[in-house]
Amino acid sequence: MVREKVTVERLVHAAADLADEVGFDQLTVSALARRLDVRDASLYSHVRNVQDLRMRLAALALTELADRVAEALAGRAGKDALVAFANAYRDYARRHPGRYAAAQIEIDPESPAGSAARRHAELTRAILRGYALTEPAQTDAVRFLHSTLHGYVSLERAGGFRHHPRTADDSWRLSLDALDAVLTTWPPD
Amino acid sequence: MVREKVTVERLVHAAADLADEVGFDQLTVSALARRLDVRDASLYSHVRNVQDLRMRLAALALTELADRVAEALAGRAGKDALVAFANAYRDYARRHPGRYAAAQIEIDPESPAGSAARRHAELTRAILRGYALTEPAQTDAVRFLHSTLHGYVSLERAGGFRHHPRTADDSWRLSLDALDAVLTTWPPD
DNA sequence: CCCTCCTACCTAGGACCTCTAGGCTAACGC
DNA sequence: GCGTTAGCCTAGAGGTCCTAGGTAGGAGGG
Repeated sequence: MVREKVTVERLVHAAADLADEVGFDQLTVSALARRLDVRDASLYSHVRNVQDLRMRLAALALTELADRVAEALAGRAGKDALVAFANAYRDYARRHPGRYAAAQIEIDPESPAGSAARRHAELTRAILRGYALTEPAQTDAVRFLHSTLHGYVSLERAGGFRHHPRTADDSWRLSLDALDAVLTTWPPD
Repeated sequence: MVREKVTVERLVHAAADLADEVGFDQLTVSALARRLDVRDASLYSHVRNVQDLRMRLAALALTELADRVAEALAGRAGKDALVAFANAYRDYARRHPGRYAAAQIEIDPESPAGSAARRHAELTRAILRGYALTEPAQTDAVRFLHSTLHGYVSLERAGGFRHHPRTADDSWRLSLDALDAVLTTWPPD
């Protein structure tokens, strides 16, 4: 009976699932080793250390997120594209909280995770093609958009919208309307 | 020569300073004990466990943040109040990254930290008095505002705006203009 | 077919962290 | 003086990160 061998790919996917279950900051080498049924020391021949593991997880998450966003954006433009992008983004964050948290860590642009991050950033910029913006207004608008989306899903995840009758879904729809309106008239007076 | 005795207040303030220096998630009981020149076990007569320490730090941070915001808001209204509020918020997050991170953890509404959180939430709502909103539009607007501010300072802190010539300060000013514009015409069509 | 190398795993162990149990001492109220 | 309390201590169990050094089994070359 041969146990399935550990490869870096299997290891990082297992880490991603574990992070989604217990939280990104609860992701430990020991817990991952337990799940893979090996000793913790054995994992250090696949990853250099915990930081390396987290970085690889970040690369995985950024790649997956960019894939979903690209799919959501296909064939759409204008507000339609904005809403599809935002929903894909929020959906990923809700379904995969551990992966989403991993995607937020500081990234070395030179690393593989850096190129996944750049791809994601370019997709975000693609949305703004429907709003006809030139630099530096485009950069400002991307930052505003990214801030609002990231802030919303972070606060929602942290439970900030729970102690109130108004549902998070309803406020989300209004927020997307607001984003469309503000991008349409960008730059603001 | 008697060493200054540890009280819960001194302990939590030292924890806050330590968290600002090394990061909220690097805040450990051991490191705090070293800084206070006592054994780590001694601190467990002041706080129940690490979670308790973090919660007390969150309460401190929320109280401080609410104080600064209240001061910034005094005597201002409309866009003036919005800008003062946002700048106080961002300034606190930049000066006190550890405390700011502490303020984001999930809070039990029944705890002391919960009342500090409520006070902060009420101050945020106070800004919207200048924009004449009624429920549920007011809740949607508060969530939108909070999302954008929190998202911006989080991404800025994580280094997301560093690899680009456009400064984070310039985009920030534009973002505040955009927030004012969107709140002025809330609810968005 | 045998030898060598490499890969994926192992044990052992040091350093650090969390937290409990149990005990000492000094100050304070009666 | 005496008990209580507050604040500190040591000892130690158990978890985590990581290094050092070693073993089994498969791949490839002679």
